[in-house]
Parts: sequence; structure tokens; C-alpha cells
Amino acid sequence: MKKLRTDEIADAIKIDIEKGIYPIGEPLIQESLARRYGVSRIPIREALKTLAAEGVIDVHPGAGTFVSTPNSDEIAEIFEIRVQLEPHLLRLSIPRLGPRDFEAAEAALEPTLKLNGGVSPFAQDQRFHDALFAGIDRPVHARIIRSLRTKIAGLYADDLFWATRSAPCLAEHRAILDAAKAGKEREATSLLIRHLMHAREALTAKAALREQFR
Amino acid sequence: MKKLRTDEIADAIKIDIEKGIYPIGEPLIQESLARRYGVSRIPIREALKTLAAEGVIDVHPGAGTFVSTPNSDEIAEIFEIRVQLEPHLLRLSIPRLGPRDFEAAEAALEPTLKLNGGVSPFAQDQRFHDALFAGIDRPVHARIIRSLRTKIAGLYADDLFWATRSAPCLAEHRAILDAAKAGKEREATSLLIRHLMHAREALTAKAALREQFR
DNA sequence: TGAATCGACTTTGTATGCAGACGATACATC
DNA sequence: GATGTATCGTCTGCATACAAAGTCGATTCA
Repeated sequence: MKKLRTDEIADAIKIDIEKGIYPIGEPLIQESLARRYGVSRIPIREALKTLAAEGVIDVHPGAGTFVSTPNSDEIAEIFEIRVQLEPHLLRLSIPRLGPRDFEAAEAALEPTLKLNGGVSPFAQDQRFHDALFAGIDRPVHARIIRSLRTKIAGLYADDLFWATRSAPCLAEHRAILDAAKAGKEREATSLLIRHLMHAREALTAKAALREQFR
Repeated sequence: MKKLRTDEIADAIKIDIEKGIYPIGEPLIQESLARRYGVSRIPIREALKTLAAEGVIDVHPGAGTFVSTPNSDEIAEIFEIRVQLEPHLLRLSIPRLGPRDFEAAEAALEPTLKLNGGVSPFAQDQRFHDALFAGIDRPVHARIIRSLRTKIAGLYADDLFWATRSAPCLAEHRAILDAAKAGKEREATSLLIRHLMHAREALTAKAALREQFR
């Protein structure tokens, strides 16, 4: 499947948002993006359309587009859905996970290796969870979950946030992975649920804090 | 909130797909669409980007874009997700439904009033289910569910299909609505699940049939 | 007869240019 | 001093235009 310049740009912008190059609320000027990626505004506009459809950016017609700032309600809802979908998927996936999947998960346990090849904490976290679900092929699920995660990608670009979240997140990943390796599906799913709840707590608190100062 | 020409076109194309004007597998030629909607190809391309992100169309870079043909696996997965999300939503919604919501649902019970103001069976069905969820405000859920339904919108544009599905579908809607009116959340949700399973059966069978002749 | 190759036509992908909308700043008015 | 209004500059939205890629059919050769 050939790839389109436009789609590459959409991915690049998404990664830049994850990395915090374009922070939450930042306006995205078409002309600047065009210069940055060495194209005209047309493919940029199309990339922005894709991102808008995924909910990563907010478009104010005629006025401008901005990195979307999810509020605490939205974040809570996103995790409400993930808690419904992901444990089910994990339970189905675990019996079919192979050594290669466990290696991949192992390699992505630690979420804060920002310097490791320029991989953002968000991308690292994504890799870990992707590895857990590698046992089954559920493209529609995968796409929805990925989209939900992407919506809050901008929130992960915050060193201060990871300073407190890194250790517990690593421990939770470790526990989930160990349970998965041992084939304890029941335990792994309940650990995953708890992990998601913790993430929800941390992120809604972060968002609520920001909402206060406005 | 002002509306963009591009977004109006995206909606219009979606509706045309629901109505069967652009059947499943049909190529969507940018130039023709541009003439049809009286604009240049630029806003068309952007509308197509939106539809592609929603999974309504498949883009083959450089070659063309086509109305996507969901296979039976995808359809099964779509309903797998809906069965997880919608009952939960319905249970939360029922206690907060008002007379106006029931009227709206009542008006959309029958899915096949194609001549009624040009509303497609798909749109009618959508209205019914939207009315059921009117009690709560869960924008992220709403968006996902709408997106999942839209993915299979093209399958609804088939008179032969409705010839057999119309009566049972109406009866199921009736039963769900009655249970909702009576405040019987538990019964309503289990009826909804059964309704979804029946729809899944009908649609996967339809898709499997098409897959056979290829 | 069947397969492979070439070429014309169609369609897509992107750049450039222009008109109009939006927002900010400065000014006038209460 | 605060509020409303005009004006300017910036940015967006879209049309036109051109270049590249792909498709399909005709033609040729085995």
C-alpha cells in the first residue's frame, strides 16, 4: 500500500503534538506548517482534515485550527470507553501471545525513555499496549482505541507529569505483563482496569487543574 | 458555529451513500463530485479526507477512492463493539428520557419510510437510536457509535434487504421503546442487545453472500 | 490464442494565486 | 475609563493550472 505525502504529514504533525512541539491550545498556521514540511498549503490542509476527523485538533472555520484541549469530562469518557473495550481484548489476546510479543512489551515497559531514538513517552506507552493486544486481530477495535489515545496525546507531553507518573506506570506495566506471561487472564485484565483508572485519575486531575486557571 | 462548504459536502456525500446513490464499491471521481456539488476539486478532496478518516470510503492513493465494502469480519466486529457500548448507554439514559424524546423515538420507529421527506432507512434508524440515548450527554460515545454505524451505512441502501428486515426491525424497536417508557432498564437493554444481534446476523449474511460472488 | 508491451487518456496530487473572513489595533464616543 | 467602531493586516477557503501517476485498451509477438 503506497503512502501519500499528505498522510505522512498528518502522522508527522501527530508525532509533533505528542512530543509537545505543538502544545495543547497552540494555533496551527497552515503557511508555517507548509514551510516546515516543505510542501504547499494544500496537502497541509488535507492532513489537518484528517487530524480534525480524529479529534486531535479543533477547527474554527475561517479563524484557525488549534491543538485540541480535552476537558476532564472528555477524558473521563475516553477512559470509560477504554475500560469497556480493552480488558475484553486483552482476555482474548493473552492465550495467543508469543515470545516475540512479550519481548516487544518488555522493551516498551518504561514510558519515559524520551531520548531513546526520540520516541515520545506517549509512543512508548502505545507500543506497550499494542504488544499486549498483538495476540488478536481486531482492526476496528484497534483503530478506535488508537483514536481515543491520540485524542489525549498532547497531555502526555509534560516532563513534570511523568516525574510523578513514571514509576507507578512502570510498576503497573510490569504487573500486567507478568500476569500475561503467566497466562493469568483474569488477573491481567483487572490489573489493566486498575492501570486505566490510575491514568484517568492523573489526566483528569491535570486537566481540571488547567481548567481552573482560565 | 459556522459551517464549512467542505463539511457540508462531506455530509451530502455520506447521505448519498446511505441512499444508495453511490453504491458499495462505486468509484468516487473527484471531478464528477465537483460538478455535482458546484465547487472545485479542492473542497471535494477535503471532504473525502474526512470520509476516509471515518472509514466510509477507501482511498487507493493515485488510483482512486471507492465506497468502502465492509466484509463480514468487520461487520461482526462493529457489532461486537456496539453491544459493549450501547446497552451501558441505554441503561444510563432511560431514567432521564422525557416525553419529547419518546415522541421522537415514536416518530422514527418504522425504518422504511423512504419517501417521507427523502429520509433514508438508515437515517430513520439513526434517529430512533439517537432518541433512545438523548437522556445522557456522552459526546465521545456518540461520535464513536455514529462512526461505527456510518461505516455500514452503504449496506442499508437495499430495498430487498428491507423487504425482509423491516417488520422484525419495527417490532424490535417497538419492544425496546415500550420497555424504555416503562422504565424497565434491564429489559430494554437486553432487548437492545438482541436487536443488535439480529442486525448483525442480517448484515453479515448479506456481506458473506456478496463475498461469495467474487 | 494468450500474454506482454506500449501509448493515449483519465484521474489524481500539488503549486500558485486571489478574494473574503476573522481578529487585532487604534481611534472615536459616551 | 470603558465601550463601541473603523481600519488594516493576516490567515483562511477555494478556484485555476500544471505535472505525475495510474488505468485500460490496442497492438505486437511468442
